[in-house]
Amino acid sequence: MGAKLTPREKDYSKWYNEIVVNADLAENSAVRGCMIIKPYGYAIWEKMQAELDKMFKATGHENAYFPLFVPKSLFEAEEKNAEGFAKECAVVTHYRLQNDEDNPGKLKVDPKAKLEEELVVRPTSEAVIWNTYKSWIQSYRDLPILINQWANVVRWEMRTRLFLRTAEFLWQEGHTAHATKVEAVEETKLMNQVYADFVENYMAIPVIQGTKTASERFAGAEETYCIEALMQDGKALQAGTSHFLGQNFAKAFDVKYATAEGGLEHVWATSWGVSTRLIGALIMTHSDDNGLVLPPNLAPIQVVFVPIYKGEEQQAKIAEVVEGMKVELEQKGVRVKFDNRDKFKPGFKFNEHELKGVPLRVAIGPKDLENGTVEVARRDTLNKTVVAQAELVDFISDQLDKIQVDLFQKALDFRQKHITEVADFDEFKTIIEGKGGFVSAHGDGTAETEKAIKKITKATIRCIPLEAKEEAGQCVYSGNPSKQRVLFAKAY
RNA sequence: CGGGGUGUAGCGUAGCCCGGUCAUCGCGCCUGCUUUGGGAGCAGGAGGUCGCAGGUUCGAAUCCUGCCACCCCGACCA
Repeated sequence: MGAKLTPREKDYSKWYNEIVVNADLAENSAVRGCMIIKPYGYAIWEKMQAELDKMFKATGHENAYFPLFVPKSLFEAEEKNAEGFAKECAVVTHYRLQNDEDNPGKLKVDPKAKLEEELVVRPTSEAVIWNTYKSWIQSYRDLPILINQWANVVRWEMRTRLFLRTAEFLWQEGHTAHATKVEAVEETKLMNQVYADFVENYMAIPVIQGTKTASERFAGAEETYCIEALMQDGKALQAGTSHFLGQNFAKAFDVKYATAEGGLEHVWATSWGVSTRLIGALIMTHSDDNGLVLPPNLAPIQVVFVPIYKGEEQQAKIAEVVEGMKVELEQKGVRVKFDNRDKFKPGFKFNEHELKGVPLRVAIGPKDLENGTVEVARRDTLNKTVVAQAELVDFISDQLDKIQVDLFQKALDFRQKHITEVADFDEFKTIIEGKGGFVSAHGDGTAETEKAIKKITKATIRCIPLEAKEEAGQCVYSGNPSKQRVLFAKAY
């Protein structure tokens, strides 16, 4: 292989691509800006899905599935939403191909097969879902509706970036309908909290919860809550969003319910989503020059056994010992792989599993057979420890917990060091250009100021942190009064 | 769509300026032997319409023209 995983300074994407390709995570496909997720990468996504799904169910949600195609007339019903996505929609206009007489063996679109109405390939499903909810909701007894969908969506971005902004991506989108505004706002906050818990506890990525400014808000939302993470190169990444949609969609699709008091009201809506972008966040938060580093809670393989032997006899002896330990670990719920492939040498396997980010590696050879030991190596620290075979099971479960905690702590320390409070615009520019990370600064809250700052520095307001305390100050750009600090950063 | 760049084996590349044993090297792949506690060594082997189409020339990967594709920077963005 000989793959060099050099983190070219300031050029994160290439490093990231190499890891992805060499770690069997994904590769660019022939389709513009789409990705092929290889089995190992998909296993990570499946694990993420499983854990998120549990959390959604625990908060009362159910899964359902809606069509990929959105008739244009439905799509345009909610004006702001339609306008926001219009520039990045793939549109189906025909339903048939025919032989091309001018080019034998080739096909062309049959002009007679033009659709009466164009179909938009969903960039998000609010329109289809709310058109459906219209027929599902009549009475307050029908509410709330708490539905989630696992799906793919297409956004024809002018520019794509593997995992972070692909033309097609996998995600989940929750769409809920509520009788009251209070309930809908609560749902919005709840799901943002669910995302924060998942990303911090399973992915070991610290996030900042906050709300978006009007210019960064989801098209059609009244308020957008988000979780913002910081990548190793100092750029911020929006890791998930939860939107309070007010009555915008209910009004656009005429969804009303009869209240207990006999009135007729529009329902209140939320939507929330996370995507395969999270895999990008995972890679860019924890990985190092040796490849991926996966948190134990998400790693498809938590422990890999690598045997070291000369000859079949020795191999058989080691295999016997390993199989025993493997069973014990599996009984404790540990995901174990015994890499007993004969075609590769131990050194090769060491590197391969490092590339794939397997949290713990257990090597066992002739010396260990004699001494009743094994060698355990941690992926995150690369430290090796010799452990007695009898103590291995406890040692491993202990180490897995430690790695999970340490990865989070390491990322948290990094982020804390990269939140800089600034007082004036010169300092602002210096930090954004040099050190990077989040800049905590006063802003006057106007879109003009935000735009001006973006134009000069490329930094945007990532969020207004939920936990920001009231503090009088002056806008770093305009000098106008401000009530609290907000977080700026360059973002992906 | 604007500005820049690149197309040579599965991948990464040399050669192009200055036409002529120029189709180079590395990885990977196949065979054999030796190896196995950090990406093995040696020997042998397979694999290429030099992006496509024209043109100039005795001769083109190399020069010219036109297409096509991809990449990077900007506008857009989970």
